[in-house]
Amino acid sequence: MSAPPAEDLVRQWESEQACLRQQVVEEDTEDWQRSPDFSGLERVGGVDLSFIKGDDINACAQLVVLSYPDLEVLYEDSQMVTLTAPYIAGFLAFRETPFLLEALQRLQENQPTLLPQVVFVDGNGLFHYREFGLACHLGVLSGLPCVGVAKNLLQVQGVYKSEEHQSQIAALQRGGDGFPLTAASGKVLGKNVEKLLEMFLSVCRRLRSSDRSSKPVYVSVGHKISLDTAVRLTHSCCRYRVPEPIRLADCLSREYLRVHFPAADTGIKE
DNA sequence: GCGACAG
DNA sequence: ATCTTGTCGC
Repeated sequence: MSAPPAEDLVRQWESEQACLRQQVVEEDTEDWQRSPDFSGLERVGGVDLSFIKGDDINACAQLVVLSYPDLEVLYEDSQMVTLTAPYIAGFLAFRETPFLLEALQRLQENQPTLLPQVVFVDGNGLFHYREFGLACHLGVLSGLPCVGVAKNLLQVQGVYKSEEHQSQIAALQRGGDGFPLTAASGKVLGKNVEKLLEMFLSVCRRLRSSDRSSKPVYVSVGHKISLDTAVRLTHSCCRYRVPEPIRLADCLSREYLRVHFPAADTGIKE
């Protein structure tokens, strides 16, 4: 029988990524992005999905919009969704994007004035095997500027957790410090490798107190924003390690699951 | 066979 | 993503 659906699926997804990849805008397109203090920027968004433990089908899709620069919640939307696509490394977007887009569309319909001017995405943007991670995918399909922030290093060709990489991390001192992650040239990347895949690793810091070290996060361009601006904006949205829009989206979606699906596993007695 | 594998 | 409380450190 038609045994491996995965193989055909992956091929189809790869070509879809290649197609959409051409639509990514890797530069600043908004006025506020050029401003030293981002004047003109009033709303930053964050999206995330949280799952019920032991269930990788049902999840809570979360969108949150915060004011800038105060980072206070202006809008939040939690919605239970049923995922159909499997998680395959390099194809996260096919699993999550549809539901994140739906959330943005609900906002567009109900309170268009609250649409975020930029969206932080939990995952990579151009820092991806084919330069088209979740943040690019959501950016292109929504048309909104997007920033990818990953908590773990994806080992894209040429970028590995080498000793040198580790020492570079150790050398980071203050919040906002970073260094570029440059991929080796290769067939997948083709041209302009040095420019296309120049990622920065940055450390976030606590808002006021002295900088405290922590695991770095990996920032990359999603859509309609330059890497420079993406890193600078990410840093300015950090109170903790992960930028507030993403952190709150994560907290709110988890809280939603706690409230609506109390102890779905443990047999809680009466 | 071994390691890697965003979320 | 999720499995997991307290604990050590600044």
